[in-house]
Amino acid sequence: MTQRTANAAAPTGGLPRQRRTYGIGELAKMFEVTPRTIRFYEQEGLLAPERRGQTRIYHEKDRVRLKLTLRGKRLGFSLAEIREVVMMYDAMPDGNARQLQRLLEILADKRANLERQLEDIRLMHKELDDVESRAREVLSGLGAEPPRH
Amino acid sequence: MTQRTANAAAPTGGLPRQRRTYGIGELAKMFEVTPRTIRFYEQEGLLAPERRGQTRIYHEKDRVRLKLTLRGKRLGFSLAEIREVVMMYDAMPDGNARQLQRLLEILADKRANLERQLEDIRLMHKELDDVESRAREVLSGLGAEPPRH
DNA sequence: GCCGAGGTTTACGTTAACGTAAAGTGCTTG
DNA sequence: CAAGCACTTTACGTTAACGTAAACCTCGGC
Repeated sequence: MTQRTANAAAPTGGLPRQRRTYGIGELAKMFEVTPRTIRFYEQEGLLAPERRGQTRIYHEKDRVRLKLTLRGKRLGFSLAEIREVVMMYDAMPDGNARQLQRLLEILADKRANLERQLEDIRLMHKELDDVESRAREVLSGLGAEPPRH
Repeated sequence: MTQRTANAAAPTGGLPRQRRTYGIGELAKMFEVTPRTIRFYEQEGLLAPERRGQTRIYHEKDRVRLKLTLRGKRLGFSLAEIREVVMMYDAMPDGNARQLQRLLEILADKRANLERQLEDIRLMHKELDDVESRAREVLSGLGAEPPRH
């Protein structure tokens, strides 16, 4: 009764596009994770999908959340860290100055982390180059000097 | 007999510098990890320090190994992955073609990983920018519109 | 009415990467 | 020589992030 029938007119103005919703399995396949993972993220406070009866219904917002979460994970952030940012982001509109300051600190922190990772990636890239060229050298050496019978 | 006693003349030419060794605690502080971590890495086959009696003696090579290992970790690689590369690197000189091919595959894999991470970092950076500017907006809003009484 | 597909809860299991505590070794310093 | 410090081994504990299994709904289709 709340907004089930609210398909009439969205006050956002334009396109009624993006009105899609997703089932958990659907979302799971789309991001190559298991439903278990998605439920776990919810349990950890990273997602809060609508409930239709007992079943979870995911909207665009949830999908974006999941995407950001997985990206954070790939960058080595813990779920706790990710949650911290995400939750503060949601609490922003009515956030007090202290909270916002804290948020800015966290962001600076993450940023520093990213910087170091960039440097690490550059260095690692060079390492891989070195190893690869050495490997190719040895390989060509093998070509010239075939295995002993 | 292979190269154990080869302290006489290094064919590399120059400086006999860098002949330092390190204790485990020393190394630990220098990389801000605990001795336990270093022993663990050894147990996992990532390090193989010399032994003076019962005590571990680390040389430059070990120090570099540790540095690379920690860098890999910061980039989210598992110890198993790191070991795989490191061990193959060591086994290279007498490696057969199949092994070397496999090494190249792994390297390509890691490289792809790094590429994705680079993209992730760029995107995450943008996200952080957005969140930060939104936060600053709200903050300035708080200044103009002081808390009710 | 039954069945299979997908969804749900509950709860115990697992893996990686260490932490931590106990008990012993070895050197050197007052 | 006793004390202290750094190191050692052994072994159990811990945390994060899920995996896996069991047992239950529920809905569209035949």
